[in-house]
Amino acid sequence: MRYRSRGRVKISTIEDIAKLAGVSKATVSRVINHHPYVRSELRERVQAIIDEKNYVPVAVAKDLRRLQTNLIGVVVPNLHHPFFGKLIQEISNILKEDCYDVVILQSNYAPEREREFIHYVRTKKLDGLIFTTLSLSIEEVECVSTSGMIVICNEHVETELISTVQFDEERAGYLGTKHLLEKGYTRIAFCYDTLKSKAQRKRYKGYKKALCEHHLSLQQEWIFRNCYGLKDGKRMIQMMQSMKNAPDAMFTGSDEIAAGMIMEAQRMGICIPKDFGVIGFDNQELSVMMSPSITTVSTSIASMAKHSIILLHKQSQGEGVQRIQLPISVIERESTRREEGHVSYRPLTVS
Amino acid sequence: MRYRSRGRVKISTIEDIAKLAGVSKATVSRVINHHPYVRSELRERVQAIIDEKNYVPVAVAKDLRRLQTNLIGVVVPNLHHPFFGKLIQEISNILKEDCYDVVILQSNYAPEREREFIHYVRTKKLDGLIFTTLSLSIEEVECVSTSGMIVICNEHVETELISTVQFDEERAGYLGTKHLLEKGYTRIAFCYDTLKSKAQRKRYKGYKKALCEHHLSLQQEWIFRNCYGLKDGKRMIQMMQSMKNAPDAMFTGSDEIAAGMIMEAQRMGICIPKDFGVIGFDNQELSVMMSPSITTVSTSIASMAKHSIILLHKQSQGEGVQRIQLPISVIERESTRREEGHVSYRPLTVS
DNA sequence: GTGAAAGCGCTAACAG
DNA sequence: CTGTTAGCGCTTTCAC
Repeated sequence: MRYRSRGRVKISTIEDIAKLAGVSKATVSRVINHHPYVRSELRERVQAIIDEKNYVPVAVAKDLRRLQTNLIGVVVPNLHHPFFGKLIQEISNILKEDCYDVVILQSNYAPEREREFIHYVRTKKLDGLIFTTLSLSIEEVECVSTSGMIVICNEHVETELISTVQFDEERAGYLGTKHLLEKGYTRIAFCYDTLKSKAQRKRYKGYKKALCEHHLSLQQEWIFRNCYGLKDGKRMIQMMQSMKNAPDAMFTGSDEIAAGMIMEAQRMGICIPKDFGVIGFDNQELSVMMSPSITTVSTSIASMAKHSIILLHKQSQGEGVQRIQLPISVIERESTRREEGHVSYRPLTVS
Repeated sequence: MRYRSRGRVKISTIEDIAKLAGVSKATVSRVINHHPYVRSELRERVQAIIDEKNYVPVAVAKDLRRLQTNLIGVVVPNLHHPFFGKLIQEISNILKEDCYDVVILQSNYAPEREREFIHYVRTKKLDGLIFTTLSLSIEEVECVSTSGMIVICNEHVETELISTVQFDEERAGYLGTKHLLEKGYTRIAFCYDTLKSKAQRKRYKGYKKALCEHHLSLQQEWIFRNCYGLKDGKRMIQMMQSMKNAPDAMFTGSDEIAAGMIMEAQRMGICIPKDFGVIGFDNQELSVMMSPSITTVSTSIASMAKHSIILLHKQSQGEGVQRIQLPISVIERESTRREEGHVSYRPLTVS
């Protein structure tokens, strides 16, 4: 079904204005677009009529003429996680400077949705696309690389044809884990949602690397999967109660999970950070609002936005693809600030 | 600055296909649009060429021809609050059925941004607009009501020219407060962000009505303002500690605030719901994840989305404006489930 | 400086 | 069933 516009109100066109002003369409066009070389007397006369008639140019006509819509799509899985909201915010702000508007496209991780989005650039409804999530195979994305600007950010994929911007997830895993170790925790657990994601795998690799550097061996029972939010944090704290060989800290990969752990620990009388250390991810507002506040791995969303757009831009000028890896850092807060006296560093005894 | 598309790759047009297939543009157009009355032999031949050449029609050309973009803008203040994310989700899903796409427009409560959005419908870049927030004066919105479909939802405004959908906020305030009273709390506090919002004023009115019905007088010191999130909830619990005449329950108007109160109460050894009752708003995920889980005033976002679109639709057919008020309900959970024995109903003694 | 004219790619009457 | 034709409203050479 399609909605029809009501009673086809005759809109006023550039030609109407031209006639009223006694000039050509070209002149009116020049006035609209602030083109120089229009006698100021004429300019004023035309402008007066435009104002009087409340005329505004029809955007699609211009778009067709230029085969360009000044619209960039940003593909996100959904808007539940604040990360995507912030990223969109940053991207929108920068793009607005360049006279572009952004169209937010929610995929819900559905490849067929993403295929539709790609179709929009093929039909030139969108000038370009920034993927912040990707469920589609990279090949399907690559084949539209000629009909519009495309950048993949946040998602880790291998490609020679598309520019990418990503966080250094391995280093994130490494630094986060190392922070915990340096704070005196020695029995470090790790959790993730799914290892299907390459980013998660890299993070996991960093975790293992830090462990290795400290001569600690990996405990499979300390690796938790399918962890997304608050309730998973709570669940894990509970599970740990019944473990004979329980960890004393966790790299969570999410501030929500860390918050869940803190809330449940509090209820159960477990003291964070004394009895258990926890580090989050993303430096969300939540991480400073909890008490104890959450030590977290911080990524720069602004910088991801900025670089994505730089790459979009370069691509549109045929400057070829490029891959950028963004640094991350650890922000120390209370959830890992174990009292000095309590530091007990000893190698792990495998049970 | 504007990005230029790279090296102007010659795109294939409907005319190219027509020539290759040895038919007219009209026939190709019919094939593309699944128009009946095309001999199937022809249809197949044309389709084969389309597939072979990987041809896709340019959307803007069609848009210009029809003076319609099949794009609806949805104006939200930001994406921080899950309410807007969900509303957008619902709206998008319904609109997709109607072959419309939604463009999310973030205003950050800035009237000038909203003015730009309105301009998009004047320039016909957007076929319509759904405001879920409104900082602009209603007059400025009214004057574009002829150049596109416009609906205002969630925001409470007086207008004869624009269709509106809103929740029954007064009833929300009333039912929420009444629930608390029926659970045996008698010293009910209230908080809001700002009374500049008409919705908030209505909610406040409902609160007062419930109090009045129970012959309780309003205590000014129990009315808290500038409350938005977790930290405000915490702050209020702390403040109440030092009040000589402290309330025993609160209508918060937000699940986050309620969550903040619960978290802080737990830290301070105050038992919710025994010592203090709290009711949230919006029925967010958060409200079931907290312990105690949060009793909340629930609105139907899906129904708001549905009605907004129905009204958009009606408007496009010139069926005139309409105003819809959506019902709300209270979902009882643990945060107000005071033990039966504890019910002590007594009129308030004004200090 | 200004105007005339040629499209941008597609759709939709209207003939045939 | 299929083709012809006339635009949708705007920009942009190219003359003058």
